[in-house]
Amino acid sequence: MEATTPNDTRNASREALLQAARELIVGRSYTSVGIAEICAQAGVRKGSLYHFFPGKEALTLAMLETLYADFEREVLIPGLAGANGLRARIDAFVHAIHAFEARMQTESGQLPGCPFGNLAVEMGTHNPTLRQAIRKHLDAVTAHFRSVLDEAVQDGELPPQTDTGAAAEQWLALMEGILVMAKADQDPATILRLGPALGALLLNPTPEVRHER
Amino acid sequence: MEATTPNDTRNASREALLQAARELIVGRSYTSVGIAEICAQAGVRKGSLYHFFPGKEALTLAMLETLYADFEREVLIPGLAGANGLRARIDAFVHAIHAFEARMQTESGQLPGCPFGNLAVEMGTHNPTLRQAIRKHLDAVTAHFRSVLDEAVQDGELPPQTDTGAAAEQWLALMEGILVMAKADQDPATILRLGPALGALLLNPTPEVRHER
DNA sequence: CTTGCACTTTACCGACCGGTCAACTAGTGT
DNA sequence: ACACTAGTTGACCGGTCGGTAAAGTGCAAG
Repeated sequence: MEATTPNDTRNASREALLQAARELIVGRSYTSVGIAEICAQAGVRKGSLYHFFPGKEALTLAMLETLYADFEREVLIPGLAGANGLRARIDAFVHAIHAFEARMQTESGQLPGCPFGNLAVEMGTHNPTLRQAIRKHLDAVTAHFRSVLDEAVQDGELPPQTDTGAAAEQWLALMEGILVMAKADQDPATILRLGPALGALLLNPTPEVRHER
Repeated sequence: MEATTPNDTRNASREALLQAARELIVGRSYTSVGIAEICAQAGVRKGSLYHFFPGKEALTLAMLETLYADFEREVLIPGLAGANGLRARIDAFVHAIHAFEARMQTESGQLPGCPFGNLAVEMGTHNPTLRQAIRKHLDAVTAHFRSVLDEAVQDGELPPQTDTGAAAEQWLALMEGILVMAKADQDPATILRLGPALGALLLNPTPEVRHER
């Protein structure tokens, strides 16, 4: 078991760099965090960073992969599959996000908002590589939302003709907007105050779907 | 008429700086645009900038004031007061935003999203001054939304017990989220695809408002 | 003519940016 | 004992960042 184990004590520097990059970039932003700061927090010299990653962008891309994997495992799957009924699942999801943002604020003093949405806003106009990676992760989140909505259709909670793909996209859009507002407020209460809008948006018959193609 | 006129040919440099800062910061982001670039685009030397403004932050604050004033005059007031009926007004607003984003993309090659939301995301965690200024402008937008919703209540389009303040905040949140998604896609069609969600959110009875305090 | 002031110009500052490089260390397989 | 290699280290690079200082320009009032 030496070539099969993915992470030995080797790569300890690599893991530390990914962890430091996550904490700093999620807590602030891509451009406001420098290579030097990431290395300092990781306890690794700058040259080692460039041994494991071609540069800052590649480090960020790898960090986003681990970030999404953890988010899927710790929030998306337990939060969306746990409760019974669509409304309860939406509420559980909102509270999970609220708990994350509130914890980040007490730990680092800042309410970060959505790490993916933040990066999409910050780099979307001038870094196509990062933008497309973020777009991929957002699509993955949308797919989780859609499976929850499909289940609600099967259980009769939503009408059979519901366009669950479109509704899942709207779910993500509203969630991103809620997190933008919460970040502008720097107040996690904004998430709870705006959270019920998700139920209003997703649990209503959406009378106009004649957008047939 | 020499002290009363607000802008003579004096202050031409000041106006040029505000205009350049708007084009560059709205088109990209705050941190990615430097003082030197703003001065170059304005045709003004760096020292002159520091004659009119204490620094980059103050220049940005003044730019945001003029940006909001123009947005209110050119989009908010004509777009929201023009059409008859809530649904038509929402649609007109969505199409006005879509037209703006599409024009920006053809002119500068980039779809910028919401300038205020972008800045809130980029600087919200580490520049309280900018954050509070943005928060003020977002509140002003919300107030416009609310007056439209109040009018809809008076016209019987919405039930009398509607919490128009909360609904206006949800309107803004969803609009911001739609623009985040459009920026991640770099495609103005996303605005039109997600736009109908605004109608679904605002034109439904919103059964649970028992969030009394 | 001279003084004062708003504005401009240019040179310059220290700090920091992402990234490079060559030398070095330690562990492994032969 | 040896060579090879993954990993580490610290010095260094040119460029850019926001901001400063001081000299200079032109115009208007006294």
